[in-house]
This record gives sequence, structure tokens and C-alpha cells, in this order.
Amino acid sequence: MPELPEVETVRRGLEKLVVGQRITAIDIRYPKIIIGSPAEFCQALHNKKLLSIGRRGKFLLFNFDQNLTMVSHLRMEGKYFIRRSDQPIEKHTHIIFQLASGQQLRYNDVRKFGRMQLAKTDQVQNLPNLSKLGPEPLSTDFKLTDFTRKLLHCKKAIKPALLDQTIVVGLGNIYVDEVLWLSQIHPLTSCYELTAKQAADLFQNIIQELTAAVKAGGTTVRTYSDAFEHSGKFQFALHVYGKEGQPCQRCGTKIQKIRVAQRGTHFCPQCQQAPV
DNA sequence: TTTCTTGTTTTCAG
DNA sequence: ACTGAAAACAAGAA
Repeated sequence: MPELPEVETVRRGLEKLVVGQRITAIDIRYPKIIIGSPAEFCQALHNKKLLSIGRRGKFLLFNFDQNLTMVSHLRMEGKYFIRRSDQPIEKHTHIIFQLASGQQLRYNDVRKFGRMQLAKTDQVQNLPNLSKLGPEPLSTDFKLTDFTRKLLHCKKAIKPALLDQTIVVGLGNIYVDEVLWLSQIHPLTSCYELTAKQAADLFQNIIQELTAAVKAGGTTVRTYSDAFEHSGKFQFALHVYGKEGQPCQRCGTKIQKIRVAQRGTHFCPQCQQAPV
């Protein structure tokens, strides 16, 4: 379940491992991962050199020479590994990028939910799925005044509002539950009912939590690991996610699990009072 | 066989 | 035209 901290950790790992390398061949073993024509995908990337790796929200941006970018979303379980060409292909390996160094960049995805597509580097921000994204929470584009204004104009409950990537990007199910617990806000609270102080608390906690999680190399729940196949450490810092029935670390009340917007949602019924 | 998992896209009602 | 809620979708593990 890679959210911003996990995607950023993957990005940093790949940056060290594959930037500067040239692609000499691509083996697509499961074509549905590719949005658009797989044949064109292979052809376009052939002999391209990887210049840098960026990130927008939960999307990885592999920037190649000649104005070409490969946009990659890991969805639930996508992973990248580096292997020597002679190493056996592991289960659930769907795309293999042969590199000039003799190494391979392998995309592995148990669920096959991840997607990749090509775009011109200078047009990436205009792709339909990236053009509507909100500000990056760890950049100076993320501003309390804008955040508060957007929240107060939103008619949704706070949990789905934070999951939807238009107010701010990067939060998924785990970090939304954590940020709401830290801010002592019930997940079903309507956004327009939030006070200025609550909006400010959310703003602050989003930044602090994501910063801390990036520093810890992300959260490993079930299967996430980075490009070095290291697990994250932030799962030890979680307060509510996956803690149903355990005592709240603030007040001792048992953590409850409910369903909000079809998602498993963990909260403390004492610290995070239900809206009236 | 049924249930569970989540990020994004699509669909539909209003 | 727009919004929000809900469903759909991707596919495998337990």
C-alpha cells in the first residue's frame, strides 16, 4: 500500500540504483500493466537514457532523454527490483527493463494493479490523471490558507476528502487514519464543520507525519519494500491503523474499526468524538 | 466459495 | 456543468 512516504522511499532507492543507465530492451510479460500500446512503449524507450526520477503524489516519474517520461503508479503492491540478467525471474515479475550495464530493472506486482504509461516530459503535468492533483504536502506549495479554504468549501466527510487527491496529494488509508487520530478528529466529520484550529492541526500533522514516515523509510504493512528490498520502519510508529481492539495510546479506550467510504477506518471513539 | 484488501476511475443521481 | 456518493475495477491470498 504505497502512499507518499513509500513512493518517495522507492524513488530515492531507484535514483541511486538506475539513474544514468540506458535501456537496451524491454520484456513485457503482462501487457495490461501498460496504458497504451505495449509495442510503442518498448519502441519509444529503446536506447533511452534515464536522467532522473521524480515523484508527483503517488506517481513515479522516470525522466529519460529526448523529452520522454515513464509515469508509473504502484497502486497496492507494485515493486521495483534490480537483478543481474542471469538471475531467475521471480514470481509476479511483469515488466523487465534490460539495462546497458547488464543489470535488469524488474517490475513486480502480486496484484497486477499497477500501471505505466509514457508521456512527453514537458506534458506530464497535463495528463488527465495528474492534472487534477492537489499540492505536494512536503513542498512550499502546501499552504495553510489554501488548505483551510478548500476544506471549508468541501461537503464531503474529512476521511474521503483527504483520500481524494485534490485537496492535498500523498495520503492513503493508513496515513489518513493516523493524521485524524493525531488531530483528534472523527473520520466522518464534515469538512465544512471543521474549525480553523482543526484545519491548522490537520495541516501540521500531515506535514509532520509524512516527514517522519519518509525519514523511517515508509510503513511496511504486509508486503511493502523499497528498491533495496528493505522494509520500512514506520509501522512501529502507527497509533490506530491495524490496531482495532487495542487501547488508544492517548486515553486507553479501545480503538474501533468502522467502514468509511468503503475503506477500513480506525479511530478512537473517545479522543475523536463523533460529529453531532 | 467467500471475504478481504486499496488507489483510482467510472457511473449515476441530483 | 458540476458535485458527491457509490460502484467498478484491477487480481490474488487466506
